Amino acid sequence: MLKEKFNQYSFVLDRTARRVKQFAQSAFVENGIDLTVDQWSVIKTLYEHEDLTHKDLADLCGKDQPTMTRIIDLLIKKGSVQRVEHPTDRRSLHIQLTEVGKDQAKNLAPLVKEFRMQAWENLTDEDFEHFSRILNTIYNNLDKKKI
Amino acid sequence: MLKEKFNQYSFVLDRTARRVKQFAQSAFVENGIDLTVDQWSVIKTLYEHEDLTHKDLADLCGKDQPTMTRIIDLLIKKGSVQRVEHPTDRRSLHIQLTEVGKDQAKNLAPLVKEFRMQAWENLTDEDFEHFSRILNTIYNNLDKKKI
DNA sequence: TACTAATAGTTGTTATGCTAAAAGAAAAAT
DNA sequence: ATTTTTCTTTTAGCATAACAACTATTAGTA
Repeated sequence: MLKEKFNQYSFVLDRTARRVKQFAQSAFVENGIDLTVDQWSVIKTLYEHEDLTHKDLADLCGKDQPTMTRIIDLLIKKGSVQRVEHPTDRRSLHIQLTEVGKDQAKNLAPLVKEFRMQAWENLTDEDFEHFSRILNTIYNNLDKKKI
Repeated sequence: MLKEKFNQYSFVLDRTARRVKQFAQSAFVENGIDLTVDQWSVIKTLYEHEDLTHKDLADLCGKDQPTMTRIIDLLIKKGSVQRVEHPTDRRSLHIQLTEVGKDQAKNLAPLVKEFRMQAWENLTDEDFEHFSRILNTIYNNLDKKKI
């Protein structure tokens, strides 16, 4: 493989990831949605799973725990979620959607799905397969355990 | 296209970009390199181009101007770069590598290239073409001007 | 020439990412 | 049963990302 050619991949990856996020955030603002993209992903995840702890949530959302703590703090301020005692483990907390949060999840999901799709214009199902395969291979190649 | 299937792409994109950066940062630390990945990309870009302004640098590195200002502030503290007056435009500043910065650029480039390549194990040249094409298409699909 | 608009850079604010380290609690080991 | 280790969450500190507002300067235009 030619090292020169491949050396720039992180630039492409980085700027695309940032634009995807930025685009979604703009769409949120335009639609009057008072959430960040990351806050939304937490609400969505909570809507799809029951009784998650901070740690579960962090794993499912691909965030680290300190970040998750802060996102949840913000979501509590906005009234979308609440912390509840874990029934058997006093170290843990369950995070639950409030009624507000459930409404958000229900109402916003189709909208978000809609503008997310704009990224895939001019691309095929096959491209999506390549995309997923290649990015996941990179992700696994750089697994921390292997360092 | 099935919306459900595509809805998760930003998750995959995001976590891969973060891991790539994290991996590089770990390698920097392990090799005793006192730079962040983003600081390194500025040094590298300055080494490859002469007489860049803040704005030029920001564009080439794919960062916005406030972020670039802050990265340069840090690099000045570390002694790698310096700000110089623009010959004809008093609004602008040229950023130059110091001797320290040039040494860093020269010495670190091969090392960085080396561990960057670890991402591409089990992937082919063709995969790299797919990767670049798909990510750049997404990037352009979400162009701000089109919103 | 004088006025207005555009540009380059900086600063402030909020959110996130990462690391390290703390406190409290549970699990494992002796 | 006590000690040690591990786990869950939080806090703190630094760097980056996005956006808005501001200053100084230049360019465009009447």
